Amino acid sequence: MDRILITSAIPYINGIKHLGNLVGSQLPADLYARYMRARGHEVLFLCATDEHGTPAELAADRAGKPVAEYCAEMWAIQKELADGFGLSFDKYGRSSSAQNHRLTQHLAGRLAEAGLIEEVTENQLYSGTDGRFLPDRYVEGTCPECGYERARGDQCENCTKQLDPIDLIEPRSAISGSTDLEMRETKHLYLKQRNLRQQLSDWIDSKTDWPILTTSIARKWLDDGDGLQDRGITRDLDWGVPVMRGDKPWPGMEGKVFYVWFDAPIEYIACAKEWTDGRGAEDAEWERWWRTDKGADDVRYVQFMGKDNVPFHTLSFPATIIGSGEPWKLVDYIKSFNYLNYDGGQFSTSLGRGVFMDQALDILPADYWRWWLLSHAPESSDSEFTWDNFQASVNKDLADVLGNFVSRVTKFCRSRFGGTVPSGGTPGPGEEALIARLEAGLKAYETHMEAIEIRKSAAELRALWTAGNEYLQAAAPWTAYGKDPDRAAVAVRLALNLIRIYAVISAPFIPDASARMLDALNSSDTAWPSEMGDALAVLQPGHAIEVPDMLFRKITDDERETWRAQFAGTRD
RNA sequence: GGGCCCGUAGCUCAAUUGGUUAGAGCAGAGCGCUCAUAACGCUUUGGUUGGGGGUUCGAGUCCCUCCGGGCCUACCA
Repeated sequence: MDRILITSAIPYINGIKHLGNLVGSQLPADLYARYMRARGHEVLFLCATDEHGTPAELAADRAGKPVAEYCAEMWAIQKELADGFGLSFDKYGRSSSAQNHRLTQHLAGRLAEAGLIEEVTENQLYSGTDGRFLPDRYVEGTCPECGYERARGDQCENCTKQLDPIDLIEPRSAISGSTDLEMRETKHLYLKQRNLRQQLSDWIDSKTDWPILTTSIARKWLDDGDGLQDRGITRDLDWGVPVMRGDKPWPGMEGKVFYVWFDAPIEYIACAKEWTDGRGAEDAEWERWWRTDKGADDVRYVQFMGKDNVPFHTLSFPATIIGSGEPWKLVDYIKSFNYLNYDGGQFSTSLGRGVFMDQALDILPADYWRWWLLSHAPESSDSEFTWDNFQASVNKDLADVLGNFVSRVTKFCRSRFGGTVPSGGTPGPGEEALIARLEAGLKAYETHMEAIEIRKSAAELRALWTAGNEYLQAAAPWTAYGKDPDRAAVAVRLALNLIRIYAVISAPFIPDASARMLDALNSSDTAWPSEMGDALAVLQPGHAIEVPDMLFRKITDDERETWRAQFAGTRD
């Protein structure tokens, strides 16, 4: 049995996440976690909300609430939606937790002791009306190059020219529109990543099995221009982890907080402590996952994230870990994703474009979404959600191939064998061929799942479902029933057992439907079908089964058109 | 501007890292079956691999160039 630590990129707190966010980290992470648990491995699967930073403060302002209250409410909403999608986190933590505060401050202190922190005084634009320093993106004005009036302080979206906020003509706050901006001096801490460049570079080079998307982004940051740059790790904000040097004050840094990207990945660790603290368990229990001096040596740590997160996970966070000089677990494998687009454009949280997690669950159960999203995961390039494709895939794969198989087998069993697993007969060449087919397919499925090749896994799983229909067609128990009841009995007995196997191997993708399949079979046996012959004999003759309610219904053309129209604009 | 990724059948994607005649699923066409959610099975039509040039015995794969899409470019997260 292996031990596998899995983290999903932690979703930002400022609103409900859309399906693109979901498929970019949390959902594939859940698939992997469920699969590894099903294979008997010990899994710790962690996620949390990422709560700090300017956008959280602004979102709270808009909601007219104190930021702490806003975040607490949004955490509860995101937690409920995660549960709704069946995301099987062992702990859904918060980056604002006391555990993360302490650990972030501790690691900053360690980095300072190691000489890896530098204090830098710099000038930054301050808005009197807003009462805050403005990040470059929050300054708007007229582009000096092209005259575009809504250019941002970091870049003009019209002519793509990179800008400095002071270049803008008539700069104003993007938050309030105020123009009382002034340059103010402010002091910040920088993490001296340059000092760790060679170590990080060697470490990345050693990861030859990582997706090219992951390593190419890391290499770009390591090698571009003057190479890896030092990074500011503090901000002038109210909401965040107060800058402290361990448990001591940090002179000159009063009133400042750590940069959200400094504390957010640390929450992966702190979340594990939240996990044990919440149950009154010993620290040793979480430390055996995270401390290589306390049992984490044999842990395989896998992270899931969208491509925009890669630099922070390949460089900044490892720099924090390595620089601390403490024996924290480093990531072993990073699975990164491209973006899912929505019907010809991008999903957008700020514009409210696309389908959001709450809306998705309002119109269909989680399994429909899980199946489509995972079987179309944007692994090799950006992919696109369209209602036509969604309807076609769900109807064909889930309703026709899998759902109908369960239906035809259980109903036939009910009408001809009184709803019990029939006895009699012995397997013949047809059954032997099926077993060989299933063994080969299952092996391919396992290989793909272990390599986290998600679309290939889904395709192989679907092929295994199809094999059941092929077998049934060839065995034709409805024909055999009249002249050779034993032949029919063999086929139905096998097909019923096949449903149990489908339930077990499909559970990582469609956990709710899998549970309903097992319910219908009156079975709680979730043993992985490592020996196919044995697995096809789990349900013994005489065992009573039921016909389940329709496993997956079809999406009608009317529904498709209704939803297409309903989600064509932006949410309020 | 720079860097990276992508472009394969009407649609969604493969192609053992340069090796036979580029494969699946969906959609389309035909046949079969009647247990089943108008479902299932079998057969089958679709390709100048974005354009052009080059290297090679051999290129979807490597190089150059052009076109198109996307991401990043360090103070959004």
